[in-house]
Amino acid sequence: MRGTSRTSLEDIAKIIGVSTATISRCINSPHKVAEPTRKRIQKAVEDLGYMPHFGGRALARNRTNTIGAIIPTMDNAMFAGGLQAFQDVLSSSGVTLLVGSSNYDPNQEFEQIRALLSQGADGLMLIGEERPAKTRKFLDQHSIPHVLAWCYSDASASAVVGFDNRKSGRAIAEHVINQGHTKLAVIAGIRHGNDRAENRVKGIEDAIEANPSSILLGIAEAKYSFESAATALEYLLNSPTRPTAIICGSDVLAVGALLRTHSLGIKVPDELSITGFDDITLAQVTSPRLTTVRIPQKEMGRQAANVLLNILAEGQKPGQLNRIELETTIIDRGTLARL
Amino acid sequence: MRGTSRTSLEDIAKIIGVSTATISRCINSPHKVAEPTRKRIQKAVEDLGYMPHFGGRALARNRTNTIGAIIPTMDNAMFAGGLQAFQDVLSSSGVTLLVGSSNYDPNQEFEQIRALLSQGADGLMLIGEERPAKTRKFLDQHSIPHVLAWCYSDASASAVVGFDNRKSGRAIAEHVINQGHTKLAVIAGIRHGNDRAENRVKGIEDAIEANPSSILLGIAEAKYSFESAATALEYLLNSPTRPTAIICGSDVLAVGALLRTHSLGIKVPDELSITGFDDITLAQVTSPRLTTVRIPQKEMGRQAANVLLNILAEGQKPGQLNRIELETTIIDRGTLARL
DNA sequence: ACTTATTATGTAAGCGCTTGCATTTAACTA
DNA sequence: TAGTTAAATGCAAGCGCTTACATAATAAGT
Repeated sequence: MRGTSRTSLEDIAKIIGVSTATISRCINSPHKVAEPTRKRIQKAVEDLGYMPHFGGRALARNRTNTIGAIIPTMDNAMFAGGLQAFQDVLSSSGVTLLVGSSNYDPNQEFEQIRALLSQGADGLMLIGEERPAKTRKFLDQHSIPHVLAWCYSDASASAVVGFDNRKSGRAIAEHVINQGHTKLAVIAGIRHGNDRAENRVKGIEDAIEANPSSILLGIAEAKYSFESAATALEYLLNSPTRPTAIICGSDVLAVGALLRTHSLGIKVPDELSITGFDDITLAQVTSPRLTTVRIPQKEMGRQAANVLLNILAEGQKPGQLNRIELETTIIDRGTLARL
Repeated sequence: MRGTSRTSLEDIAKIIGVSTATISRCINSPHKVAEPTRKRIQKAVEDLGYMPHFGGRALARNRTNTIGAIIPTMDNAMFAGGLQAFQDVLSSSGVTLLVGSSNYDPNQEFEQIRALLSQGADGLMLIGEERPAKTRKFLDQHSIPHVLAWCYSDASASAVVGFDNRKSGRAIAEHVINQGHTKLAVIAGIRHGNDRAENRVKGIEDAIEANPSSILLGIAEAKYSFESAATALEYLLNSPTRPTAIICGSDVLAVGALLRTHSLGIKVPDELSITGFDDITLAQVTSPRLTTVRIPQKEMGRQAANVLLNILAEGQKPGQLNRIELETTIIDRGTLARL
């Protein structure tokens, strides 16, 4: 029950005595309207604080200039930077961004997709590759323009802008091994339904396989919370042979583990090395500061936006621009010891 | 240029041989439709992956079941938690949330407000009280249902769910003073156009005025970045008499300052005390962990959602439920010394 | 069997906007 | 001055949906 009903084109039309068509044109392509009329219309629009009705417009144009993004969570900084960059590019193209979050739950993601599309999103940005057949079918059936971010694979049928989680997982593990560590353990995010978490671990395993001197003592899965990572750490520490380095699937996990080492009186990195993944703000703040893998958040956001805008503008040509791989870099700070 | 044009009610209607009205009813109030018809319709809807067109619906109903929130930034965790809670409540009422961010810029906020409303938002959640007359007039003129969060004042004409920044500023300052500090300094956020930052400082000043033994050696404003806070710290440290405690307007600022003390070789809290504000994740992670003011983020988000839903449901009664004050609490950790 | 509720469906008007086409008006040309 | 062209505006259809109202089908009451 909205108070005053909104002012419509028709209202303005009556007031200044022109047709709604003219006003519409004045708003959308001012040059098609004669100077004096334009002035009058613009004044009226300004005075009345007129806003075009989105629904009406969407109906008439059959597009909304809106695109949607669904991220797993807003709760930590993981996606914020990328999203911000995404948004910036979009809004400088006059496109509005709708954001939904899925709580890492494929069903919620599906619902959000429906919701956003139903809201009129012309296209979508999604995180990661893996999703249920149902979801994929849906995207396909409606041929929804979309781009995947935070992941990269040559296989993907969709446009994708991101980095290869497996490769990066391998890189950090090799880096650890190169520092002389042989007894490794992993704290991973929940892998089920999360290809990023999954692939990072695979990469780590790749590295270990390739370096026979090194051995993987254990993998513990943890939710993205300090507490849960801390528990995982203790679990790993209790294995018969103690690892010298713990590779974590995200900074949140690494920090959770690190915090627990403090209370356990374990010296990092002297007695135990810990690495993170993502390079969020948190990583710069701990003592010692966290050695981690930096992912090109901003860049991903920006490029993803461009790719999507492109697709929207030109239609779904299976062009080559729709697949962009970015690189991650290892940031050496203080939690990885050279043995 | 969307590939396949979307399926419409009419399409389904043709396929199963009923009128669009029936289908519409079947979707919106299933009980009004006879069992067998309903089944058939539901199947078709499912099979075709039909989604109602938002625009059409908005037009016909004159409401969208969508509400908008505009926060200053997505970039740090400041608002994420509250927003998440806000979203949770909304979606359990079948309302979609649209999020915009303003970069702490009143003009961008205004544009976002227009954008969200134009998108059909039935109501808004905004952060803080202070905004240009233009914006206030706009909200008023269109009688936009809205709720303000992250602030509280009895004076506000709008619905408001939050805490009194001034009171909280005073509380933390008094706490510092009670620990025996007399030489204080402040690192504040940019106060211009930001009543939260402004009021926190005012509160601190209140406390100092009320305790004549204490003295305010300086106030430095800083953007919400580590770097900028670090610079502010050095500036304050260079004053002729050195403060024993620095009260910061936010955790980001406090952490930025704290980090600089590390590189400066200043021992916190032995040589210098630092307090934060907000109690974001960051605060638990530094060494020593940050003494700060916890704000009831989740609670604010939840209540703000309820208030807004209420207003939307019942119209703008100037009832008393529209003004909720929550309390902040001081979290004592390791950066405040007892002198 | 015949009226009277009740329930299920269809009809059609409109929500506010855009846009192809028709019309008017103004500006030139010859 | 009549004839042609270009520019500015109006007309009206239609985008997909909801909903009051009308109608048809069914069940209930006498």
